[in-house]
Amino acid sequence: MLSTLYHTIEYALKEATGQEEVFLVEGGEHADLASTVAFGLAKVRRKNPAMISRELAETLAAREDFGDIAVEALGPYLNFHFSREVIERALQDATRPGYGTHPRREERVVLEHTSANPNGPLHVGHIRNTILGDTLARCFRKAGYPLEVQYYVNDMGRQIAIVVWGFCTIADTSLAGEKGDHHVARIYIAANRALEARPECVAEVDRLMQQVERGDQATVLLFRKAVTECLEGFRVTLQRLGARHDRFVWESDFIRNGDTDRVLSRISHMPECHVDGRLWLDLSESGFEKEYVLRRSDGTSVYAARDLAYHTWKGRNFDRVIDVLGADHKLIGAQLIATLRLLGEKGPEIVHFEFVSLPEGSMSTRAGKFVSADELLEEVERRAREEVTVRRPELPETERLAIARSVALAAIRYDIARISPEKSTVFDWNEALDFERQSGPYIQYAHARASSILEKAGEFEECVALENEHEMALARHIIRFPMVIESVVRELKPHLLAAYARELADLFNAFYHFEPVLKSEGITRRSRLTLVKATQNTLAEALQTLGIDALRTM
RNA sequence: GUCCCGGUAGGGUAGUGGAUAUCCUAGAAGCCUGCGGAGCUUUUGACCCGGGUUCAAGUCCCGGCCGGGGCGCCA
Repeated sequence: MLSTLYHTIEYALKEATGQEEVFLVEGGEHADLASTVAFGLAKVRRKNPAMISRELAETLAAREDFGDIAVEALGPYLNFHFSREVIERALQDATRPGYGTHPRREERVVLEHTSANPNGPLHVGHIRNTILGDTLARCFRKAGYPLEVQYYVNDMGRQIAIVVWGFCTIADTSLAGEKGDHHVARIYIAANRALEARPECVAEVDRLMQQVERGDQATVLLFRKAVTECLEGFRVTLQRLGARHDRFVWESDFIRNGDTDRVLSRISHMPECHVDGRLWLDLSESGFEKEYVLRRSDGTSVYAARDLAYHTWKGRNFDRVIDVLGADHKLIGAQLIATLRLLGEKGPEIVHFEFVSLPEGSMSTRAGKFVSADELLEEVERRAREEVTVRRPELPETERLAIARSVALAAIRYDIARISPEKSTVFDWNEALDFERQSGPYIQYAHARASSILEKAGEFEECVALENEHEMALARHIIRFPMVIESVVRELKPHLLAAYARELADLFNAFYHFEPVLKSEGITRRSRLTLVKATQNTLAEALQTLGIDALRTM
């Protein structure tokens, strides 16, 4: 509804100014939307921008499609205000379940996220990938796109070969109750130490890689067993994080089905291709200095080659291909896109996120230097249990545990989703365990408060009659929700939704503080209850899209 | 060395070239026998440095400085 108004204004401005692009900005406290076109026109027309703005305002106000839009020239700025009727109508939409869900679209989207190597548990760096990816996925679904979420399983890299070598050579004392991914990490760390001590064994690892690429049955089984064990652990962690993948795509499939050979064969005919034992591309024309090696001199393929096959497949089966990858993949991602372009295949849009490090330095699975996601979940849940027990001692234990789990997940997911991906961060236990600030639980709390009011109110007849600034500010924010979802999928920025939800909770808390609902009367009471219902529903939809439980009580 | 990201109050963080730079935290002062105080109000405090483009720069360009990452026949 708002986007209709947005487009109406945009179109009218283009017509009135003759400009190709006019851009609308958030009006802040001045207006619902605003435009600064007058500044630019001032130069071209050699006229005072305030005068231009005044003339434009007159022209626009006369338009028939501006029935619900008031135009005002304030100095050089053009301010647009939506009519009360529009806001009140939009607010009624907001009280209905599913608010913010866009109509079904045709464009098929594939989103790859997490895709961590199965050589140890997911750690606090990986889950930045998971949470960004899963939040984006939820936004795409909310925005009406048919979406498939994939996990790309690197099941044949050198790191997995090292794990397999470790399983074959190191005495393994399995620990009771140990998750598969943690078990694999122990072996991987030990194997790396052993290889450092005896570098001559590296040849054995190379041989494993050659055998698995040839499809040697016994070796393939060993790889699969190790990878599966690790993956089983991942599944548990991912589920606890509330993240779901529709499909696990195994890298080795692209060897077995011949796709890797096919793509390498196509590449071998390209002028940029060089074969001198190994096979590599000279991408200097596309701005890359480094050789892009795709096949080793022993004939085995490199990760990049299989990735080309994988992305060719994705590009042909989906309209929009999105990858969430760590900053360490920036170069290889750019090379991948450049190569796919040369091949005439569709390339992915890549969301790169910067690294999460520990106070003592960067994480390393090989060195065993990491904080696992399981550890984090465990600790945060423990803290949340304490907190819930203090606040709600009267609740039965099972209920307290369920609330604590939701609160813990809210804290973790929100803390990651709120930070824009290009910011590198340092993991801090004190921060992770602190819910006493505007955070996931803070937003859940606003929702619980709203739910509580509605429960006490019982049945009421909805109506909207906004009376004061607190109500208006809250209403204006509520009706922006569908456009926020739109922005997230357009710009691939999940933190916009995180910020939106927090602002909504802020505005609700201010409204809650100043405007009594249950103690008001008549039409004021009904209108405020309707506003509470719209808030509660919008918070619930926003939280759900962030992968956070909208608790009715906590 | 080179390429890519960051650099915004003491700490963290948001900011499409446009109106008084967002929010948390920390510090100070308040609110409450009101619908759930995981709350609210007031206040202290910031755009790394130097040039440039522009009517207008936190935002764009160039050069520094600091932090993170890449530059492997690893993934």
